[in-house]
Amino acid sequence: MNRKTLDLRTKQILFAVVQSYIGNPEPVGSRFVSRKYEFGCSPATIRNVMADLEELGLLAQPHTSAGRIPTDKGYRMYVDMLQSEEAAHNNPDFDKDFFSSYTSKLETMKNDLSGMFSEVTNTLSSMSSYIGLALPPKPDRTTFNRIDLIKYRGDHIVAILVTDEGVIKNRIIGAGSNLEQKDLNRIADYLNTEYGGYTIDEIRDILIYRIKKEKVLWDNLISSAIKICEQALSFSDEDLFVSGFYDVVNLPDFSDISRIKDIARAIKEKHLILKLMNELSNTEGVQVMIGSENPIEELRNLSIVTSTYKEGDRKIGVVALIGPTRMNYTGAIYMVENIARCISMTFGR
Amino acid sequence: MNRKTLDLRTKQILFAVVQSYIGNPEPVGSRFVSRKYEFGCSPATIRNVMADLEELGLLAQPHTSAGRIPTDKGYRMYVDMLQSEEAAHNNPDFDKDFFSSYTSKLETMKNDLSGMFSEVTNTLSSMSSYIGLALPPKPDRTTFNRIDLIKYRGDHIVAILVTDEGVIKNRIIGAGSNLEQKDLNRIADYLNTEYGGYTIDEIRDILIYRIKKEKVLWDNLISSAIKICEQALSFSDEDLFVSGFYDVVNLPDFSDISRIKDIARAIKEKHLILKLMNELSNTEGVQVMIGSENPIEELRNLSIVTSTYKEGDRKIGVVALIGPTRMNYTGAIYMVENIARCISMTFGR
DNA sequence: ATTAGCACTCTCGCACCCCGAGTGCTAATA
DNA sequence: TATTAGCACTCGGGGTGCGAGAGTGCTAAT
Repeated sequence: MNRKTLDLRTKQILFAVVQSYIGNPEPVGSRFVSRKYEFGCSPATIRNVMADLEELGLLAQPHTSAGRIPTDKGYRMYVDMLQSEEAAHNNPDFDKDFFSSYTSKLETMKNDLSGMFSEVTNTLSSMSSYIGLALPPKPDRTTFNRIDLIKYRGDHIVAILVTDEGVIKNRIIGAGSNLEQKDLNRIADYLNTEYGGYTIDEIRDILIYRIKKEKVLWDNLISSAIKICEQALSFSDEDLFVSGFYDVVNLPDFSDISRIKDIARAIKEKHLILKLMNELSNTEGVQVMIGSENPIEELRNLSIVTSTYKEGDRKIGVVALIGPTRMNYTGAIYMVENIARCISMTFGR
Repeated sequence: MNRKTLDLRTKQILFAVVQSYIGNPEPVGSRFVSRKYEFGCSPATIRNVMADLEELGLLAQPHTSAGRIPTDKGYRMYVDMLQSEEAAHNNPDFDKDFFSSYTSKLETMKNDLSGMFSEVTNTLSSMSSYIGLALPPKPDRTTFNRIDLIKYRGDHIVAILVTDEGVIKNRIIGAGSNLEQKDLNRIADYLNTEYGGYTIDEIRDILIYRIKKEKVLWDNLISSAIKICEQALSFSDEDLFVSGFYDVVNLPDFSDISRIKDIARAIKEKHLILKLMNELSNTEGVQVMIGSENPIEELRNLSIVTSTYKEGDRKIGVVALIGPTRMNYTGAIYMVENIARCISMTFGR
């Protein structure tokens, strides 16, 4: 039996086993498959096929006299089948109303990024009962629209940065110098005309370049401007939004205490997940990583479904769901995909 | 046996039992008490005393042939003893260095309230291995220091509000009117001179009063100012910071899955905890609520240790630790008390 | 290629029993 | 009168054994 080109019926049986197990976390036996899903054949035949699938590493037996459960490889094939199928059917039962009204809802929250992404992870998790994650737009990649500088309490400056997504950030800078508001306005004007439209990343590069090139800064004002800009742009906002842990403990997959500890550890190690999501922030469409496929040790017996969202055609962030490998992939993919789309729409305007 | 005036020895035995059980979650027997803590008497005597304590509802037996464990009432008495003892000893082993350097650390984070309170809950939880909570200063009670209004994108206004604690908030207002930056400056000046020093709450009251009093607003500018102010001041920032859930699952108290579900549910119901903490935000010093003493159903088998922090002598927020009733109260009280003190110092300057 | 039949295997639940820890009670003691 | 030693009693936990049930793999028949 060739592993690449599985028999159609074999595929169907694999599909049935996975689906059944996802619906109900108990090893599924040959008898059950032949009853529930009507293939025109007896349990004995199913048994043979299942034995083949086991040899291929797609199914496994918890113990000799139990039914089969899918392996990570089995889930992988299942998900691949799902996705090619989805490509053909093109999402028949898409709840357009919900997502368009959800988009409007997000629209109203655009000014409060962290509120918006809390909302996103809450929705993701409560509608899937898995753990929702969101990586907000990286400030480095957002485009600079406008900056304002306001004198405050003598030697401090409030810098307000507005990005193209309509997001506002502010910070106080201890300028140390005694600039007048008039000077600040000139600096802001300079920055706005000079750098409008660039991304924060690019601006930072340009600044570094300028500083190197002109060792002695001829214009005191520009020098201040650059210093201020440097400070104003240094957002270390690498924040990851997570929610839904409190529901996930009710899943039968986590009826074992050690499983809960696993997932707790995984989430505690936010920086690892953050790294993973950063790496995924250049991928296209929905990505699924199943159990051992996962590069993060802590997630080895969990699955993660991710999708990037965009502003125009630039990918600016990631949303994801983490759940057990025995996950409702159909639902998870559906949610992640469409929520990502909503966010893209929100930033697109 | 009078329940109010317990024998000294009886008290000591209760104390010993609770302390032992807190150190090691196993029912403690008479033999053990008589060995470990040197009272000059035999197990049999201890047994008699323990039987008395059980009758008083301070101790309980999981089953006939096991040792005793404390009841909520037992913990209560223990905590009361702790606190009166502490009052006498006045904190002998206070780690001054840590907390003064921690205060400096917080000081540097003053501009980023949410960062600061994340830090606070992280420290609380990681040093106690319980769940750390923090209620940031309620914007309503903070004093207004200065507001700036900046015209943005034609018909929008960016309002930047600076409070006396040095906290900055901003929001975009869709003003809908076509005010010039010059007008905005006048409005801001008016607000700054008129309302500087009042709390947001008070300002809101004044505004409502004025609107009622002068049904037809004579000055269009003032009218705009009030409208803008209303919007600028409406922060619904009732946020509660929580951290440490991921460590708490490793406590032996939560080796039972249903216990984990309990605590998960409790934390999920943030609004309840928020309400509780709001109610506690007028208390003085450290408060301890033990198990069934707790007004929140979901926290009935957990304990919570809280303390308010202040700006000057005005209480502006709350920090807390939630843990099992079998909690290290000494440590928890110590942490909560001193972290609250650090925050107060931070806001005091 | 499929199927019926059958022997085999393994888990799970239940009953049973024994051990040890810790108790409560009683009678003796200071 | 308060304390203590002694002793019978109780209960949970762990180990063992057994039977039922579910599901398999294999073989022989179709």
